[in-house]
Amino acid sequence: MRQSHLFIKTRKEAPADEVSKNAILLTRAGFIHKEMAGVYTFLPLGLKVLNNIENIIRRHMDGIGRELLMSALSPMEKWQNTGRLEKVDVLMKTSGANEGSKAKSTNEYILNSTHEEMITPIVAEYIRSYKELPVAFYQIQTKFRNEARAKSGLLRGREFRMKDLYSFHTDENDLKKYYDIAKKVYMDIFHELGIGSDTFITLAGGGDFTKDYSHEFQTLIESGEDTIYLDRKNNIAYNKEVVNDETAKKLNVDFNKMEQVQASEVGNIFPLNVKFSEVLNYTYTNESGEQKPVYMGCYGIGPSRIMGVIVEKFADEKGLIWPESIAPFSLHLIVLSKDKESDTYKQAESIYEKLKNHGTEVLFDDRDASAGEKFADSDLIGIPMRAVISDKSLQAGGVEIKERKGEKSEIISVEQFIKMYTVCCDDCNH
RNA sequence: CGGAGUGUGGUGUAACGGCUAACAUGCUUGGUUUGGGACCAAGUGACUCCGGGUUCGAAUCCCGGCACUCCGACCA
Repeated sequence: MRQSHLFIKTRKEAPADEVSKNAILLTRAGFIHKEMAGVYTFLPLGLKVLNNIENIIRRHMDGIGRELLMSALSPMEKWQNTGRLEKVDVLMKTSGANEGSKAKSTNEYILNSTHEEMITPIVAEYIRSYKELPVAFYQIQTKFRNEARAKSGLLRGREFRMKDLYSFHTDENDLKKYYDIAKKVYMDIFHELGIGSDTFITLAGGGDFTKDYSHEFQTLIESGEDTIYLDRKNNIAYNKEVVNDETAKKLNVDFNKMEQVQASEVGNIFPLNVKFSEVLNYTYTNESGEQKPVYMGCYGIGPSRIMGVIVEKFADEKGLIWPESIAPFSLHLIVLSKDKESDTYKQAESIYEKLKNHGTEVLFDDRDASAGEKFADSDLIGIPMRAVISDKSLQAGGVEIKERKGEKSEIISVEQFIKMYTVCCDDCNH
């Protein structure tokens, strides 16, 4: 894509109403636009990153569930059925129709903050026999939570993206087996997103969902709002909320020997067991023809929060730094010549066209801007690799390439450069 | 939900209760420049968050509301 066609401009100044690193940099770089506290628009660059994150998650989820898309709105009745209408205080309600509106009916709805109430009746309608279990469905969707205090940019929003997966089983054992697989798939996802080595499976309270522990996936960042007790040797962590004498005795662990670190919850999985199937009366028929409650699990990942966490984790004083797997573009091509008729500019154009036609994800800075501005913007936007074409680089032998996170640059020939960015894989048909 | 702070052109800031609300940036036009947010010139752009009040006079003081940020509680 040509940068002159991006339409979104970077800003030198940090927004006055943001303090968190992720909100400041993402706003300055033109990835997000704030609408209100905890609610952001994803601008073209931001959407690219969000989509990349969600597509990685989707690819892994497709291995263990079917994707669907449930409604964001639901009738109050759904939530009354489980008794959670009053219980869940982050629940967001619409306040009815405008005065004078011709719309009748109850016109008060729930903006779903989670979907157990929705998915359970759907699955119950189709899956009634042990022969059809287990099954699992997931979706990637915008969720709403009336947070008492939205904060830290994308880290805690009132409207945010969530992947939620729900699994259904004949018994607890089968649920456990699936639960462990989900854990592993989750870690695969975090590795692919570039935060795997700093993400730990963390024992946490089950909240209203389960009497058991739930498992959070906590990524270490200084600005994380959770404190976890980390046992690196055994690769396990404990959320501070469960750290007490009782837990220590029950699990036979010594919290004093663990390091205390700040982290942000990027995923959370719960063994629901029969909590929802009982209250919603979802049973299946077993081999003996008896009705048995279905065992359930639920599994969440927050793609928009992950975007914020990755910014917090990798960005430096110059701007964003994206892992290759989710970067909005894989290459930032910059031409330092304002004269569109010059050989340098023409050469840059032709290189850009070649890469683009090959399918390389390249952002071409073709703007009529100064070198300093282009470099500053490039650092701010944070594409992993930068390539500069200028009179100077051509005289030195070709294209100057530099990693965003590195210091050193090197010159490679134009031919070599094109080859490098037009070979992607063995079965590439370009 | 408790506590604290802040609301001024698109953005970031300034202005003792007193002149036409200033500066930077952005944007427009013209010219010069071209390897780290370049320079010169001329333009453009604000009911100072909203509603009351005090005063000869309010961006500034007072009251109420709203919004945003931070600390805490909360986080299904």
